[in-house]
Amino acid sequence: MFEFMAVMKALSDTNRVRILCALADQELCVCQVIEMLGLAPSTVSKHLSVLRQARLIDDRKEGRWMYYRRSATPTPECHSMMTLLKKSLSEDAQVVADRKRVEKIVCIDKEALCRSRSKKQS
Amino acid sequence: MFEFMAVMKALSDTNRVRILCALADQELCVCQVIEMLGLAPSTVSKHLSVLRQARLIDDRKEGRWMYYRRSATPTPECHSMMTLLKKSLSEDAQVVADRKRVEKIVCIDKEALCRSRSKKQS
DNA sequence: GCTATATTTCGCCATATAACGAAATGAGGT
DNA sequence: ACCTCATTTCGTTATATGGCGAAATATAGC
Repeated sequence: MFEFMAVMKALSDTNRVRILCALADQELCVCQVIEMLGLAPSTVSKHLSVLRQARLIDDRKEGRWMYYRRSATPTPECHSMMTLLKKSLSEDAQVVADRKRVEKIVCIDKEALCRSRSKKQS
Repeated sequence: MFEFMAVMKALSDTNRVRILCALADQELCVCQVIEMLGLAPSTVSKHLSVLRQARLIDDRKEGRWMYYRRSATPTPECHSMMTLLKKSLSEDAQVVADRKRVEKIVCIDKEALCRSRSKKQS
């Protein structure tokens, strides 16, 4: 029950569902997810941590960058949920908009992407 | 997205999942659900309302009693979730214990069941 | 119509959670 | 060793949620 509830709680937040839909298609860097959602880095990091603890996503470190993607070895629950997510939300307005946005984001150089955020804050 | 999130939020609470598992097998009266969970009537009523609004369950009024059961015309999301629930939790310790408890509860006369709760409060 | 009672609604309180900014962590480059 | 910077952790705050009891609602039986 505990593991099942962890998956359900992870999916009970809109931003986490948006992240999951984006990661269903491709691997993304934290800074790219931040850009997609328009939330603070600490907030996004927390969301990713919740998804990881529910075993919905995997992480991979490469230098200073942290990459996340859908779990390669999902539990049965996670696998079913990813299938349902795709079936239910692949045409959803928000998810489609996110997908378009991510298409542009992945074209931007990651260094430039992170730097632009530093500038915004100053 | 809104409807999908309603279903996920409905399933993000342990007590609601327990209710749903119980209603997967059979129709139950509110007082029987109250007895199964050991929570206040108002709390259980709220949980049932959340599940109903997510279209996971149907209600039916008969005299003073209100009956709830799994939705007969579920949305695709709800249908998938009920299937997953059954697959993931049918052997869960809590769900099995609840099932046993409900087996006894349904044998008790409903009038007596509700009256016993009134006594407890006095 | 009045009473009894099953359920819901309302108001309240305690806890959980999402958001942020600041500080800490960790890895590359100098 | 030091600096830079991507990410995480921590501390705080505002809001959301789950729980209860009391009051309101609705229905059966008198």
